[in-house]
Amino acid sequence: MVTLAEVAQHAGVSASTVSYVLSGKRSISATTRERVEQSIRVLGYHPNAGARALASSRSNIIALMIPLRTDMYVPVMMEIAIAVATTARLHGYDVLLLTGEEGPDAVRRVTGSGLADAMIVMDVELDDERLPLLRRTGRPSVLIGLPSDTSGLTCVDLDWAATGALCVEHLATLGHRDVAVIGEAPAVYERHTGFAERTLDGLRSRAREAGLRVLHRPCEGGYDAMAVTLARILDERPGTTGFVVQNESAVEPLLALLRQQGRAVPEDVSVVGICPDQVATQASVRLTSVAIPAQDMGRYAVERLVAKLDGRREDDVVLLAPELTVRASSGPAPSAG
Amino acid sequence: MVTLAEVAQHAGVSASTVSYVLSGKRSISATTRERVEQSIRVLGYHPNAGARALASSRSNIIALMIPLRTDMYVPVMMEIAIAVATTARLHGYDVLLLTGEEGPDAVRRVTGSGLADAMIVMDVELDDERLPLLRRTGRPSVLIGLPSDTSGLTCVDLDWAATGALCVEHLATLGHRDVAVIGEAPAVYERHTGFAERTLDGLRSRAREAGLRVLHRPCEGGYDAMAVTLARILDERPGTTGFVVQNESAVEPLLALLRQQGRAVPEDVSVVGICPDQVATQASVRLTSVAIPAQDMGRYAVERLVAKLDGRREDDVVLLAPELTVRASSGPAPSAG
DNA sequence: ATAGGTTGTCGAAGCGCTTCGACAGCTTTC
DNA sequence: GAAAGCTGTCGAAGCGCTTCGACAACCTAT
Repeated sequence: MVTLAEVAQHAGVSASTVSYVLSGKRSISATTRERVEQSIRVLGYHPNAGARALASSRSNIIALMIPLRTDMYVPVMMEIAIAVATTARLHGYDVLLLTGEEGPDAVRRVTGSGLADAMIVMDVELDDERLPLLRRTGRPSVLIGLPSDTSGLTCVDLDWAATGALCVEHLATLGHRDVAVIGEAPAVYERHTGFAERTLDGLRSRAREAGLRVLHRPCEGGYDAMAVTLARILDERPGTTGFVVQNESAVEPLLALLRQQGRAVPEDVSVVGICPDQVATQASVRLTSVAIPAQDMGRYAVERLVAKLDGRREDDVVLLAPELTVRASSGPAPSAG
Repeated sequence: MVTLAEVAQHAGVSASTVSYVLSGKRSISATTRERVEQSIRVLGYHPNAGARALASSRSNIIALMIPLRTDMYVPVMMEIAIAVATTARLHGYDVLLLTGEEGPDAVRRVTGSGLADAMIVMDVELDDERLPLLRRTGRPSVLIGLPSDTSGLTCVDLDWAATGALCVEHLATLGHRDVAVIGEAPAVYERHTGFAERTLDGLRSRAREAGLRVLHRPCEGGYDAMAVTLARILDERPGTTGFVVQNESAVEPLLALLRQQGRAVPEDVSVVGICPDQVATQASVRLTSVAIPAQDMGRYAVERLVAKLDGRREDDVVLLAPELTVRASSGPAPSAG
């Protein structure tokens, strides 16, 4: 391995000069800089990460905690992770992948050892056990998701309440009065995942304002579960003409079952999805949907984090505004005749 | 931050003793060990990662290179990544997430800087540009995937040729003579991704032995693309009664289109998937399929890598045997009457 | 009783880098 | 023309750990 000292010798300067060329923290004459850069190239020098971290107490690593569970839409997680990794590199950081498995211990370990300078946490529950630690760890963090108490935290998330409201709004405008919500798996609600509950809140309060009736049912996804869920919904509310689906693995089963029962989409019933655009456009009926801006979330999270690391930013909450795209699955409610 | 020296002082021993307690590289009396461990706990000590890496030239980090593209089944990638992270922790390693974006430069950067001790590379092409570098980098690596030339490399992969053969075998046994293969997106073949080509090879050579005809068509996935692809296939080979699908986003569209055309599964046509079990069991017809053992692949990769890091293993190739599960989508070919 | 092993602990060197203070050689200012 | 200020470079200290050799203290065998 080539060391800084060797580069310095090769370039005929001192080690500190090479270091300053690399970091730009002191001014260096153009000729010296060029000579050093030349030597770096010739020797194929790469600064040693450990030594650098030790001397500067900065590792240039961001830890990303992803959930271990896969009961939520995995491609979204992956897209966020990739966006985080890509954006981090743009700012000179690498990304350490932590699974939720270790729980709070991971936070202690990573911040305690100086392995990472900062942390991005996904899949945050409303009252997450990692929050107290993150608040007092001394290292910056950004949550992707929104807990109940955001004091002392920076959060980035889609505005799920507005998302729910937007779906109801759309259906209300089309004249629908009875709306069913196909939700995530029951487990997601049981552990009080922020996005699921907020979506419901937004949905319900907008429905109240607009005078719609809302029936919410969690659903595991897949054909069998969806069949049972749909049967129950239609049994309880036969007049249901609008569906909001927040569960990617329920989308296609729902469409298939409706078709099978002779209910035409969008003539008889309208369906609005809350899902990535890819799911919406690849479904058997092109789905009217609110997109999940996974890339934006990952990108914003890193940018906020880097800003905090540079001391350019304080804690705050960023909620991305939802956008609804009308496609082929929603239309006017059939008139009561 | 608590340092080793502080722990040593608190426990009334020298720094090196604390270090040896931590690493277990020299014998320590039970009483001393306990005193030190006690101090560690009381002070909440975490060894500094940078200092450790510098002194030992081991970072205890494994780099994982995942593809940036998302034209292949993302949940499989994610499952592998999670398995890698989980297994790595079991062996005391953390995982650094690299996207394919930087390409070969990432290999140079990470190994050159000593950021990672070793590397796992996913989405390997048959003649991948990263291979020469990996061969001579001096640091162990494991590929998830199988390039053309495996000399000097360790690889873990599903035996895709056997997988293809197994699918044909199953259909042949059921009496099917004309088989169509719905493949991944054209781009996947264009860049000579190992798994896609090997599956085809396995399929074709087994088909030759068994006297079946095979028609292969790449497919982007989604309803529209699948509709076009299916029409072409049935136009060219109207007698097709067996389908092999190696593209998760084509599974459901294919089933729906067949249904729509009045071709019953499995009475008229049989469908065999190459996909994760979750996809197979959640489809509208429970799919006979060969599973993709994502978790095993991630786990094996890490275990091989750790073994190499410990000097316990040489380069080799591990091919996991495919397993076909018969479900509701395959049955005897309709007799020619 | 003595040479030869063990076992458990310590001190010191050094890993490769960053960063602080010093300073030589300039230029500017009154 | 002396004081003051820049600019560009250097030397040295030190980040927190691992690891090597040294060496007491003890335990065998002869």
